[in-house]
Amino acid sequence: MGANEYPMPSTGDIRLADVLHCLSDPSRVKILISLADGEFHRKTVDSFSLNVQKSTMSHHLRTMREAGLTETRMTGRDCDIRLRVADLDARFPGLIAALTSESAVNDLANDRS
Amino acid sequence: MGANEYPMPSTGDIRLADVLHCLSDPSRVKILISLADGEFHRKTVDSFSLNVQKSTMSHHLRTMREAGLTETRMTGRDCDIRLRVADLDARFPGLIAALTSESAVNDLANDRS
DNA sequence: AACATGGTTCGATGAGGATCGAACTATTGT
DNA sequence: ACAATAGTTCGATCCTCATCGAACCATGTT
Repeated sequence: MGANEYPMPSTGDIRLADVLHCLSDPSRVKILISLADGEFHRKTVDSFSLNVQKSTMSHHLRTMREAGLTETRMTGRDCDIRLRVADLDARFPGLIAALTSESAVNDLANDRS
Repeated sequence: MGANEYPMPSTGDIRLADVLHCLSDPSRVKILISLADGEFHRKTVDSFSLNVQKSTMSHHLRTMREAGLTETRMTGRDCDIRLRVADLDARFPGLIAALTSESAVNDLANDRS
């Protein structure tokens, strides 16, 4: 087995276009906000209360990882996921802070969708 | 003639989802960065060096205006456009600053597309 | 070994949207 | 009045992508 089955771009290779494209889907913004603390979270189908099938959830998390937003760590049968807060702040200072600020969270909460 | 032919949402009605969806297109991010100074800029087909037809340009600018990113002012046959820096910063503090920061501009410049 | 479980991958489907050219509107200039 | 110019709107086309279900894979459990 390889060292890490879940490849992600190095900090310097994170592209703004990829990040913004990734966040054009509201589901992924929700996930981002749920992971705002930068800690590892258990990844389940019903994590982040998205009401989607597990294949869709897998797709979203893969998209986020490949854009450089998250890191995925496999622990046996499960896996944990984490927002790359420090890397992202180094690459695009202030961006994640703004996207996970109170205003952003409130706005997302008021969404009818 | 009406007061303003170019409606835009009021500050409080700017939605994060709309802003992020709007910026999922790299062309619009380029426009955003070109307007970072918050001043009015003359809007032409070849403003912002995008290499698109005028109908496409019109589409992008309409999308940005409707998302609350820009304000359009008509002056006779031409029109001028401006980034709503203050409104956006009031609504989502730090977001525009991060998106128009040096890191963001450099990243966009390195884009091969 | 057999089974259950957590996730990924694949193929199909459907919706959204970027792009263009052409037609249209309105303003300026002659 | 006529022509030129700046932008918008419309319809068509094409491509991307979110979503799902089914098949698959790997790990854990009995």
